[in-house]
Amino acid sequence: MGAPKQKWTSEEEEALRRGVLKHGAGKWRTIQKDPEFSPVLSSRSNIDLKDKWRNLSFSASGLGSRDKQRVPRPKAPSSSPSPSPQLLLLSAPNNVAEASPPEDCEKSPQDDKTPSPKYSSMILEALGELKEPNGSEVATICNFIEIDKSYKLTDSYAKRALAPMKDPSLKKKDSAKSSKAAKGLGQSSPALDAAEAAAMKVADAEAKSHLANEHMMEVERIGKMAEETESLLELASELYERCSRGEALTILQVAHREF
DNA sequence: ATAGGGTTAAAA
DNA sequence: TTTTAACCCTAT
Repeated sequence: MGAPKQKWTSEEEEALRRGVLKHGAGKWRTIQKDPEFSPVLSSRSNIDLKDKWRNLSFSASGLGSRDKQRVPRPKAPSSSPSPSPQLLLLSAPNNVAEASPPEDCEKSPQDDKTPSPKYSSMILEALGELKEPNGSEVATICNFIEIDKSYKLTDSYAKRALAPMKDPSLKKKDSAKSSKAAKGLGQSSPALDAAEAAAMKVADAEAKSHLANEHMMEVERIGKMAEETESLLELASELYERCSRGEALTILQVAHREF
């Protein structure tokens, strides 16, 4: 009758997140046995890991106006539908592209369910599934696509996003900004400017959310966010180019329709 | 061993 | 009170 409730610490939560990112969701025993997470999660069982991950996912997924309560309350709602429109950080420049296939003209339309592995769709799906109030990190999105969707990314987006995370000998945030210019993705193009602005905007939004909503959750996460800004720039650039071509198209429409 | 459902304690 | 999170039980 001792333990009232053993709340999860930030260390344990972070360990769980990393464990899931490394081994994948579902391998709770493997994560718990992992020598890196064992010392932190020694007091937690595989079931605890699963439950905690479920709570985290549900908290991130529920968000705002999904289900009022778990039970269909018989009481009449006091006329408060609370629509809560979805907020999108992505903003298409000014392209008007309808639902037209990217560039395939000889591909046979086998089924409409899995038309083509479009990045925008998967990213949107990941965002819709995760739906974190603070915004999903690019690494999380990549991992979601690779793990939950069992889709292997041909590009090395995930690797690029995870590379700085695995390498402990990486610099801190102050190098992020200069990195962008020094990186020199190619040449000075409007895409770079917009992508950089978007990246900064996302970072600022995340930081604000963290500070405004509650106390800072984890200092490590903020630092990681700064590191991933670099990777985010590349992803944003890619997205911008695709948007400009009209390939991403219905981002707003899809978001509006909801999944 | 994992996924899901259900219960209970604590916080808002 | 409602909501959230840790805990517990059971079926696969």
